[in-house]
Amino acid sequence: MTIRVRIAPSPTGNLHIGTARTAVFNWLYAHNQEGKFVLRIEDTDLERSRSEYTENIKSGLEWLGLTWDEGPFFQTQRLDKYTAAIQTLIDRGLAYSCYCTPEELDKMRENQKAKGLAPRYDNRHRNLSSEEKAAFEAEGRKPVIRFKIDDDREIVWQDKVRGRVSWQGSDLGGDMVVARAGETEAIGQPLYNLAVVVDDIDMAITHVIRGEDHIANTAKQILLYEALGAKVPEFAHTPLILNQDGKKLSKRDGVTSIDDFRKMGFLPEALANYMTLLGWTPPDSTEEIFTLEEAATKFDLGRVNKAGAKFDWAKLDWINSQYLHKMPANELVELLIPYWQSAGYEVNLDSDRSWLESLTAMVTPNLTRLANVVEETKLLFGESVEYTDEAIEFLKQEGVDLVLQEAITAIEEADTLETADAKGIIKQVTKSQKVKKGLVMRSLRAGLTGEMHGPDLIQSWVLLNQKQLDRGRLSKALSLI
RNA sequence: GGUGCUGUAGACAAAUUGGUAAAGUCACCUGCCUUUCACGUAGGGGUUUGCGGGUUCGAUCCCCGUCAGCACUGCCA
Repeated sequence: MTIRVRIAPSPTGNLHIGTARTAVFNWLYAHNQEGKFVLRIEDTDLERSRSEYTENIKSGLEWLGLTWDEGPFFQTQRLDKYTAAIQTLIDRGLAYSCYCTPEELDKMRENQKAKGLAPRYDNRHRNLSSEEKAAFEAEGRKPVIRFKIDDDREIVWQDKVRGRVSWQGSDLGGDMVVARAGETEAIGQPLYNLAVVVDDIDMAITHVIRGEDHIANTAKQILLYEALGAKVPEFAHTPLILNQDGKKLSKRDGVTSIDDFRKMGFLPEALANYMTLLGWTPPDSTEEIFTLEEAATKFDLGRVNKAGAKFDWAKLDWINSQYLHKMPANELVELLIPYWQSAGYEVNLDSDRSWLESLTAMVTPNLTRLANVVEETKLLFGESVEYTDEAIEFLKQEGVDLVLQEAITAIEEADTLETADAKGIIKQVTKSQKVKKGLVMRSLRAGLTGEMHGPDLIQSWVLLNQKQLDRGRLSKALSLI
């Protein structure tokens, strides 16, 4: 039998890191089992669903490399199927009309809480007589459809991650609503648990892999599978992603959408790599850098952790830096150009390309996120330099002025400045001024960049020279002394 | 309030019929490399396995209790 899994996001927001991680696990399992990965958009909440979120979810999954084999399917295009399933439940006597108003239900729960009882629906309309129903109808009340949940029933399943899980029917909150009240139609909009089950049956999903916040839903859904006479799939509940405080990562934590991560300069391969590690450990592995394909060959739901996975920015940064550092400059430069542009640096895409590529090669080891490039290269752009106190102090040391003076003269005499030329000048100045090479290097660094630390000095100088910025900067430094 | 789950170094975590506690990765510290920072590389420190009992020759693992954290408890998904 072909393994079939799915990711079923609701388009009520941008693609969230938690959804994406669930997608990762589903994708890995599908690829490990040579199965199919299905994308289904759960848009039955008409109030909150937006088509732009659907687009964001699709593009986010694609960006991460989480390609789906089938879909996207939309629940709003399948409403007939849900209505038919609900009708089946009614016909079988497993579901019924409930005329309670939201206000009545609120009051009921308040009373229960006041008495120290667990809030739940008390199944009060389960056995309404036809006269009672007619009376509610006459009042103009529109019923929801509730699915009967036997309080005495124990629901048990073998979870692929958590082992045996059991749930008592009485802890499921009473008979569950499967359809909203309809305006004119007898059966209104279907609700999540019903739609999910109908779809998973219809799409022949064999393994439902989702977050552990769905565990109670799984118990309810198993009852629906049985009521609809369908085979119950396997379930695997993955741990939640936690923030630094150990709470479920939510929008309040700031950066949580895949879009945000992309804008901050994380590479899709790195982010996907990190997400595989959120709750899963590769077997006998000492290597944590790998592609989704590599991870898929080793992926096993049995090695998924039960404890929540705390989100670790430092580790994500490290993984991202590993990918960045391995990337060839001619590819990386293309990713960096938008960051320079949005920072307002003057970048001529025709004439500057090779200069930018050299610049990229120089600062690559310093990059953790793409966006860092703005800060890391700011000293190489523009006429003006801001000198740090440390640099000014250094420049005022005895002999520095003469070093800079001679360097300026040397630049003026040279047509172009290659790496070898720069080295030659440094050697020449060192000799004629009778100082240590380190003093010359640091003098040039302070004079050219205004700082005492930074990327390779000779390369920096060559790049500045190509932009004809070196002489002016050194002269300015001299004027400060 | 109820139900469920989880608890191993700062973080992610390994230890899969109970067998010397802690592999590995990140972070941290140190040496090397470098004009410097970073990268790289070679080392290093860090644990009463939440706590208390029990079973056992032996417990991170099984049992009981306890504490803490989290999730769920909708005419949301």
